[in-house]
Amino acid sequence: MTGEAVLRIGELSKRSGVSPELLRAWERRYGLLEPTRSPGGLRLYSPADVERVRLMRQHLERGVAAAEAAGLALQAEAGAPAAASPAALRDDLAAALDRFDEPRAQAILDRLLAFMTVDTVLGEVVLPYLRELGDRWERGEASVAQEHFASGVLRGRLLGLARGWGLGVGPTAVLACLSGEQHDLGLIAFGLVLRSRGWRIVYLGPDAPIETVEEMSRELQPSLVVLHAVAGERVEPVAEQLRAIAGRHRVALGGAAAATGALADDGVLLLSGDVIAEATRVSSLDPR
Amino acid sequence: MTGEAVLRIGELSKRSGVSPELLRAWERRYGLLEPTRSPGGLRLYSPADVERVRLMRQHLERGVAAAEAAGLALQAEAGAPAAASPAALRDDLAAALDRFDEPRAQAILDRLLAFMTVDTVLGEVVLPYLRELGDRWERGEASVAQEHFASGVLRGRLLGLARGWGLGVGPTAVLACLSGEQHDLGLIAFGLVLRSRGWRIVYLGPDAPIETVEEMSRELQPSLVVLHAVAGERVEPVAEQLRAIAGRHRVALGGAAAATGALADDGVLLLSGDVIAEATRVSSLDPR
Amino acid sequence: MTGEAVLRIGELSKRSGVSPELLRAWERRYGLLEPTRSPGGLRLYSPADVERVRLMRQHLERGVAAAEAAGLALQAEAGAPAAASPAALRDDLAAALDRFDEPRAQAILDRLLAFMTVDTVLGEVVLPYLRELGDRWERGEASVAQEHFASGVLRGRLLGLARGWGLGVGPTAVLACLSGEQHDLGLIAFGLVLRSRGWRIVYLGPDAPIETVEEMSRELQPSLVVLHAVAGERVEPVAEQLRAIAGRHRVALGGAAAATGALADDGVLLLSGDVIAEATRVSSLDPR
DNA sequence: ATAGGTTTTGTCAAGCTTTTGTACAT
DNA sequence: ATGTACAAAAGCTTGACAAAACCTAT
Repeated sequence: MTGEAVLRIGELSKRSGVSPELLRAWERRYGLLEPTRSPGGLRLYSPADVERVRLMRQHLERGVAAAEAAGLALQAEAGAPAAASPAALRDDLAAALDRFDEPRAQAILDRLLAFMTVDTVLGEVVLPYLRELGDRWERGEASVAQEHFASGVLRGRLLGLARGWGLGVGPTAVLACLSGEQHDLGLIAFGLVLRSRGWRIVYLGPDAPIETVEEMSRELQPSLVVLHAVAGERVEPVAEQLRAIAGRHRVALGGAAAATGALADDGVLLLSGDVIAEATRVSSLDPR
Repeated sequence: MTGEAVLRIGELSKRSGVSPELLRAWERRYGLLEPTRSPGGLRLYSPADVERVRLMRQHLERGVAAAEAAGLALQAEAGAPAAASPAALRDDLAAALDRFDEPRAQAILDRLLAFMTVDTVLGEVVLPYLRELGDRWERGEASVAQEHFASGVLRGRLLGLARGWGLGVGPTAVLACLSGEQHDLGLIAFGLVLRSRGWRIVYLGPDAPIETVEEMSRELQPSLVVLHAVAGERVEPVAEQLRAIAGRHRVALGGAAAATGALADDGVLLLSGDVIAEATRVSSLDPR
Repeated sequence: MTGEAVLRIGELSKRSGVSPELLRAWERRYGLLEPTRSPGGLRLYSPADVERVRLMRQHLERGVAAAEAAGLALQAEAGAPAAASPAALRDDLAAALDRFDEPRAQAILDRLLAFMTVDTVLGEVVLPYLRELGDRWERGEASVAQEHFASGVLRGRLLGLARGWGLGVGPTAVLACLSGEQHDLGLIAFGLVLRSRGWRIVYLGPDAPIETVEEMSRELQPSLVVLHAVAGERVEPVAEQLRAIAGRHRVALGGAAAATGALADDGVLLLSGDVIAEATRVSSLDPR
């Protein structure tokens, strides 16, 4: 990703005009460079390192002192996430949320949204992060507080993106979490992706009684009803009513519960793939 | 937000022309500066500090006593930051753009978009600002530079919001500025509002030859063709072709040129009201 | 696949300019060559080996040390066609834009930005594509509509990447298209590359009156003023003022107009090479 | 403004290892 | 042709030093 590390210190010195001793000092003192090593222990630098040294020199020339110049040179890279892989960005976001650093998390999200489409941000960063957080939580590596905090920040952000999603001329989808289910981030994400395909969204939120969903569906005659549950056991108690709704509307079931495969035979679409793909699929079905 | 604190006192001294001793004295006596510190205890100043010292000197030169000058310099900054209400934010935005402060403008837009829908931001902030800027320019109160700079920032931002607006299942609208017309911000805004109502947008940009628009319309069979011109004289030369297109598609004409009333009888919709209202109106017309 | 192995070591030595001893050393130490053997045990080399030795020498000349040079020479053969090449992605992008498929184009750009630096995306994909589009347009193979549409999509994307480019402590550059010039994509790209080298950008956009540029330069005292024009005839009318600005600031002229060579003697830097190289050159000049 | 102490940072040195082109003996 | 040897060049680590720039307090 950063290009191959193939330059020894002498060559880097020649290219950058900085003596080898000084380069080593910068590495030791400021962590400006983290060269890989040859089997024998020689430092090997990549083109990205050449660039970083050039930046450092530029700042020095403008009067910024070495320690600060190094900070800037390092930061310049961190601040240009376009150069980093989505995975790296996800890690950044994860780190910020883990230490309850909301402003930083918001800033990362701002940048992400400036660089990529909403679809990609959701599919490559936010949702993978949520999955990972869930895994860590199961393994006891993430605290409840972290999970709450991260959910709060992300929910706020996603709902911000969602503002106005009920407006327009497209087909309508009613979205709701099954009774008892509190995890709605995945559902909101699904709504956003549908929205980006022109749909109108009516969002009933977490823990929606199935009767409410039924009533809304009767009233709005939506083109799609999306139900969502992470826990598989939410489905069983309402299976009967789900079948009934599926008789009158197109119904889809998302979240981990979809993977159990229940209800597939009853005309309920199971959304078990990734959000973007499923939204695209659903979106392109014939209206019913 | 204040920029990074990276300058040591010597560099600040060089840049501001004030001796280090005096800078320390100002800090101690008037609290003019509150530098962060390096791990070793060295003072670190930010670009904002440079500005504050410059202000202080300016006041001193005009004969204001040091204590008062410091007060003024501090106060100048306290006035700017963190307004919360939309109206205040609009003023902030205007102020930031007027003084070519791109980062500040972006931050304000970030906050605006966090609080309001795209529609509202456009209708209440961006478009009124553009109108006001135009007025000030006519009265000679705004420079060409300010107008160019602001357009650049806002265009980037609006096109950023537009990312992905071609996606989906909604009706399609082709958008273009008439030949010779370079002002496309109003058109982009209109496109965004249409988009928020579920439409798909195909955007041809400024200065689009009418033949091109015709060709695209034949090819894509859009539900709507929106043409845009600020200057009224763009309309006359292409009136004939406009009528022809209007015979085959629903055509709307926006921008100040719409107010002239030309073509109204030829089946061309004139969008002379505010963007949101007009987009809503157009959006709810029967398909043709 | 490697062609026939027919060259003895003496002949390979002659053709490659590398002594037989050294060739054997490279074989032993780095496995650079794996010659077949004659019945009598003589090494026999294939044309592919000649090429590999040539590559090795090339890397050595550029300062890469022997062990790493050998690695690169070997890898060039094994890994060349592996990763989705920029060329292929460029073709994808071109195809999507040609058929007015904005969402697809955005998705491709998302992927590009996820795996490459902004510099690389600009230098290897976006700018070559724009050049190619221009060529096709001249040959009548691309329509005006395609050109407009593609410009719009890319402008939005580039300006999105530009968010925050006014922030920081680096030197400042003022960017503007000469009066009458509307093609600003190249200039934005140049600004982005400068940005990635630590500069702060103030962007005045297309069609900027030279007086405006002059005024801004006086006010901001930038380290660099970059002017841009595709059409050569934009330069003549403002040559006098350009010289004047060049007397007070470092001035660079980019775009196809730079290739005409005008003004070179008047202290105006001509940016006629590729964007990345020129930005690097400009960026490393002494402050003035 | 000065005095006396501290931090920062580029440079150098000593002693040892790795790398690599070339040479030599078998 | 092979294998070994060798020596120059380039690197590595540790430690130290001194000039410049800063700090506080008087």
